[in-house]
Amino acid sequence: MYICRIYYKTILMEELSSKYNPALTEDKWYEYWLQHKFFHSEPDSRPSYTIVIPPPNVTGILHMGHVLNETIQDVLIRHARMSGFNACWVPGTDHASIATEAKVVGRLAGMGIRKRDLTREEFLKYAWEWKEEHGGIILEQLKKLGCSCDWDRTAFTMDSPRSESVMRVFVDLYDKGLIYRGLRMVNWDPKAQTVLSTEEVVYRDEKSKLYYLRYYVADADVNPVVPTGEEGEVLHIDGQGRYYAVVATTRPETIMGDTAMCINPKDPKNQWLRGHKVTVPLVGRVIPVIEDRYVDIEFGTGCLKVTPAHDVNDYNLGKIHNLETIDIFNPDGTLSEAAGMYVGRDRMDVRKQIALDLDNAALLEKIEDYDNKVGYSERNQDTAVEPRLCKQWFLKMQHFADIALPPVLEGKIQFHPTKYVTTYRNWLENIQDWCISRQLWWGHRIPAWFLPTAEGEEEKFVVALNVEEALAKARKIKGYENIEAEALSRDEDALDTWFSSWLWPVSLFGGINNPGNEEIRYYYPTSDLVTGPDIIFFLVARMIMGGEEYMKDVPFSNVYFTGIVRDKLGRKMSKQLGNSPDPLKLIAQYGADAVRMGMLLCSSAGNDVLYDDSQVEQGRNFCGKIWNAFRLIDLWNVDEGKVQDEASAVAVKWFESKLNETVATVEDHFRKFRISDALMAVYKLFWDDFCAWYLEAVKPAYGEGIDKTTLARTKEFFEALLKLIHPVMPFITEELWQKLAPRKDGDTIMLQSYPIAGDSDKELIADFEAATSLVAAVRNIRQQKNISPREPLVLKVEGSALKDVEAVVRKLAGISELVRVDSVNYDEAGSSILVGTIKAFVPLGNLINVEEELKKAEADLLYYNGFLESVRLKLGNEKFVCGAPEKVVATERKKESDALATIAALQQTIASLKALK
RNA sequence: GGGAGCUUAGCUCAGUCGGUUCAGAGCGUCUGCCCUACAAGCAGAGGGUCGGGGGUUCGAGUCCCUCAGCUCCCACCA
Repeated sequence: MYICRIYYKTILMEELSSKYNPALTEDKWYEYWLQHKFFHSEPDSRPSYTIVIPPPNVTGILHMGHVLNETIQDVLIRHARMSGFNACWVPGTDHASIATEAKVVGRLAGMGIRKRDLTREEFLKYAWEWKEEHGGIILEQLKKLGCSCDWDRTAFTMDSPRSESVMRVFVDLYDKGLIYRGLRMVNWDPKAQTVLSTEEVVYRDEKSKLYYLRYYVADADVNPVVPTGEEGEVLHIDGQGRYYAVVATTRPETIMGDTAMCINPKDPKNQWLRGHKVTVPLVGRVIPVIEDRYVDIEFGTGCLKVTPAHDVNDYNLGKIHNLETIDIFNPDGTLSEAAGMYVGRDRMDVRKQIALDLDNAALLEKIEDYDNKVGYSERNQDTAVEPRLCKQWFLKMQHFADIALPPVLEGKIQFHPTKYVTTYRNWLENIQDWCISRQLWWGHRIPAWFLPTAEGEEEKFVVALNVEEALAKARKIKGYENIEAEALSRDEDALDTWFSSWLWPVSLFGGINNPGNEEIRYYYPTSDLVTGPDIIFFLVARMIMGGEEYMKDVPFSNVYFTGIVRDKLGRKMSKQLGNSPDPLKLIAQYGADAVRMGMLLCSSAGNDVLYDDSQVEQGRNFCGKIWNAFRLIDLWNVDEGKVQDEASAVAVKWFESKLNETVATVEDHFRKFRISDALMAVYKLFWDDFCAWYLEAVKPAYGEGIDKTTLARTKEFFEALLKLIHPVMPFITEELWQKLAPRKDGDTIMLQSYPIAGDSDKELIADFEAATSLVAAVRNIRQQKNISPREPLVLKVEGSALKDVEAVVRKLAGISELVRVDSVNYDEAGSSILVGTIKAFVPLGNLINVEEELKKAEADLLYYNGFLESVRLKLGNEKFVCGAPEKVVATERKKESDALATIAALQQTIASLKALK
């Protein structure tokens, strides 16, 4: 029988490699989980715990930022699933209109096809082809990471339920008067040739030039220039006695659109220009000098050229002063016919050219270096955004700000970390209307149909779910009673991508198309949203708006903001720098568990993550540790006749307490979304407490078996540890859980219940900790004195200290004889140990170096004397004794008495050491 | 220009209500070990005037003021 067992074990040992190989387990278990539909959720009697994925771009690929976000979501989901919740993590992708359309346009360009040569239908065919080819790659990558998404629910922001939701919402908001069409100064992306919302424009500091241009006074013959002679007056006269104004501009290429020059009425420098007209340089157009307090007297020369078509401020000035608006740009950023000059050339080229031409015409005073901010499309960082006046669709935002602010301020939605509440509030309190139309084809086409109108007549349109409804609505309009469908023309524009993702938590469960259905009632509101702070306005705020508007309730209770993943030098990860590792390669190299742990180790909520491979290595090492711990336990044979020894009994009692204590800590961390702290607590529990102390304490001597009780308890502990680790490292924990005991098909660790904290014996934990310090002290003596760990030592311990855990000390410190003494006998040669208030002594005979021991003891004495002094200073202070809580005073008194005892012992040691000299 | 945040060990960071021997953790470093679970490991050790200054308090890493440095967000000064 015994031989059989050994034989059996040998076979097993061969199967159980000495190193953990993630490649052999990960795909296997993921497949198993999928087969058994463990990720799938249906409404039932359990409470729901729901996360909707912030949908990544459909054609995107996994980067380190995703790894961080998705790992956190999976940890939360797996933890909830094991904690009795019906966990549902809904995956999906975003159609990302601008980004995807740009990619499709790029691909077509490679094929020699221009978008403008295609019809909308033709273009969309290509776009869908692209989506089918590249779409969803990222979802497959999430599977490699181990994400337990409910794949049966995979959605796409442009699939038909989501599209229908968007259409319904658009019509509804229009009917409520919240969507309007208006002529506004908007941000135009000349490359993508679409407008952008204010949020989609990112400003970059740029070194640019400030051009000082001459605007000659045009009406001097009929309206002579009269210097005022005021102090501070600045006149410009050229060699021929002609007066001119100097205008500073960063954009000389816009002078063709100038329709006025503006000065501050209070500016003494430019008083003489009042009431005059000036000539736009090169262009020759005569424009009035207007006055407005808007102009900064200190900037440049105090003269501002006003180009109402191409600058927001100028546009506003134009409105106030009734100025003409000359749009000199084509949609692609080239100069239009209206410019009259440089027609067809790119605005940036014209800027360079016009500077030369102005200089040649002696109209350029000077050029200065100037730092300013230039807006770029968030999606396209190489083409500057152009302010442009055009007619677009807008969503009135004040109403949404009003409904979205209270839940966050009142704490119905909690932000982690809380600092983002301020950011959120600030944005909502200064909200601007949301420009929701985009001049793109890839996206939800705006459900508005224009009616034929006479030349010059104001546009007429109807908003409806489909053309039939549109026709019905149109026919109700006076004069259009007999209109046919063919006469209606649908708006060409699409909606902003975020106009679909803001509905995501509602639309995923049919809350828009089928309000009040079973799923939306069960899953909504969802639990947590995990995302980066960069999309707090784009996504988080708007989801709250959408939820409040359509469900009259918050979309989620918690928002966990992750930081940005940077390299270890603190730089953002970017393709240009090449500092972004490919997550899939990392997974192949280290295993998904290691990558997940590596990401979590360094990520406290809201802080940027400085990623370094060493963290993933640490994750891999942890896998190795878990693996080997299992190998050890697996190796042990039960010795049926053996009775549990004292060291094992104590260790079992202690670890049980320690486990319970840590489980409570972990639960607390989870409640506070301190995921990396939870992980670290489990990591230390496993590595330090379980492996370094517990396993060593119960480990049978070489060649011996283990008693039945201890092995059973050890396996229990190991299983509890696997469960604790599982949310973070799903694969290795499943692998070992399956090996730990016989399992049936369909068994899985991911559906076991997460450990719940039981009672823990605080006193025992404290004693055990003291014992480990004592053991360390003995080991330290061994190292210093070069005594082998196998050479038995005698340990004298004063009083009955650590009696409960004595057996452990004996075993782990290699103590052959542990003697209890009333008072340590310092007459013999040895090394004294002081652990807290515990005094111990290791007799060493001639191994001892008296001089060294003396030095050590004297240093200790010095420290304790100083310590005693500071404690007594406190206790001597009447205000402290009266003012501080009793508990604090009591600890100080205990410190005093402990210090006194310690000092006495040290003095005794020193005396006896001196006697030995 | 407005707002938020950060500064604690070589690195990355915890430090909750102002009070335990509270100055911590992980990684790295140093020293000694291949001892049949694990060298991707074991054992042990060293390391900090808590950014500077001031204040409140019996007591400050923690609260207040101030200075310095860094980061991020928002904003229409050409």
